[in-house]
Amino acid sequence: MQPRPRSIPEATVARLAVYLRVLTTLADGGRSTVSSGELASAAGVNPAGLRKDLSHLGPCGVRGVGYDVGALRDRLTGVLGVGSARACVLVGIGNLGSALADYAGFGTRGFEFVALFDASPTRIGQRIGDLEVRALDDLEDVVTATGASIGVITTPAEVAQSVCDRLAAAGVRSILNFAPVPLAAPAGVDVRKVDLSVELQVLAFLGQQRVPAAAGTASVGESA
Amino acid sequence: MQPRPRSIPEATVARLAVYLRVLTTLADGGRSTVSSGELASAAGVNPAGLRKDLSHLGPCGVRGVGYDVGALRDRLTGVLGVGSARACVLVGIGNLGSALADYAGFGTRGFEFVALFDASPTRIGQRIGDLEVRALDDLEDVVTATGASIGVITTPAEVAQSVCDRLAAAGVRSILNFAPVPLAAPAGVDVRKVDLSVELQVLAFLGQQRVPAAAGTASVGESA
DNA sequence: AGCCGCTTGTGAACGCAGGAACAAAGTCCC
DNA sequence: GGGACTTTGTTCCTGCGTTCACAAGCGGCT
Repeated sequence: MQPRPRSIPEATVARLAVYLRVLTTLADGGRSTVSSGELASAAGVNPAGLRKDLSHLGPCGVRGVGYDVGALRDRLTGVLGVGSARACVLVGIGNLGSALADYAGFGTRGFEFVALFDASPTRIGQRIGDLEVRALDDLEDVVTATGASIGVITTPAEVAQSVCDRLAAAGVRSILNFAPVPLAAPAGVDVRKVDLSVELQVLAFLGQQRVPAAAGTASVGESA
Repeated sequence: MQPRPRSIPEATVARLAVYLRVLTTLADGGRSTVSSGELASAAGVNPAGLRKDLSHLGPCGVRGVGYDVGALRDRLTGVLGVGSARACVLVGIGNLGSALADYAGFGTRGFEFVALFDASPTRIGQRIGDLEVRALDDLEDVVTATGASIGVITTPAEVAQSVCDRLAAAGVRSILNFAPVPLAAPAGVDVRKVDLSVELQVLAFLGQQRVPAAAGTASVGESA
């Protein structure tokens, strides 16, 4: 019962996570089976693409019927590695960091923040949820003690690389970076970047491109 | 001097936004010219890819010299449509919404929140930064009055679609969605999705895949 | 038991993004 | 003024992701 260690495309993995969320909702609603079409619709993707994504983990549906909601959910949980709660540390307790520390969407999906860090003395000692903000100096010790494998960086850009280095050296293998700088990490450490202002700027571009001439008329073409 | 309305790939637009940020930093530091190699390094991309991205907006560098920092910055500002501040509204003032409302990275990059909305009476009236949280009922009026063209949704998943519909009907043309549901919007309205828990789950998958057997050795191969 | 309809899983084509190598062009130096 | 070096802009190519379309398999009905 090996979980198919063959390479699964990263884009597919991202969608698998979405499928898992939809399946969880369906399971809570009492559904026992789903078709690829319905699941794809709920996830906002193409049915054929969904089937191809699922094919990466071997046959897991029944032809003529669909997918067993519970079984597929468990399968995805195992493949994604969120079966047991994963310990995360969060560095940089500003506005964004505080929000993430309190964000319910993480805890209910197999992720648990085990420590919060900040460099500012005024932040240290504050409680967020049921965690206390700790001094950055304790980072290595806490990471080692808790065995945290994921680090989230919400610090200012200037110190992000330094924090990244320390996290990697302490044994963290995955880093989610919200600071607007590209991070260099040693081999064996994955870094994913979320850049909020870039998202807005892409929207701004798409929005302005759509209106090359007129810029004041409120005529909005309607269509499904 | 039309700004090349020819289609620019979305992936390129996202990188242009990154280049713009780097250029702004360089300009503040007094630099007058940059080479593609240096700029690419700072942005974390391939030099050839950077030149290809820039080629979408016509020749804007000088061979043998590089790019003029100020000129390229202004060019990108114009192309991305962030020259004049764009009015944004934010709906859903929970932890994440509050953080975004206060996030300095937006205001300094051509985006300005002009209104915050929430459905909860306990939130309405609160001040965040220099804005007051308003009732969701005022959404249409405020969007019309301010001419906001961008909406940010940080509500619970259940009401996200309804908020999306109302924003679109009120004239918002671009929506940034943090709620974990796919949104359907009328034609002419762009929707971009940011799913934080998906990002973490992708990291979890990559992390577990990398360690199929050993799980404790701190041997970290160094590289770049 | 046999047939039919439904759904999955897979194979192939299309389009796009990414990377490397090459030619054009401008500047600096002699 | 001429040559050589530097750096851009472009072209080609490879690989990946996405989509469409078909064959295989299973349940339900007669």
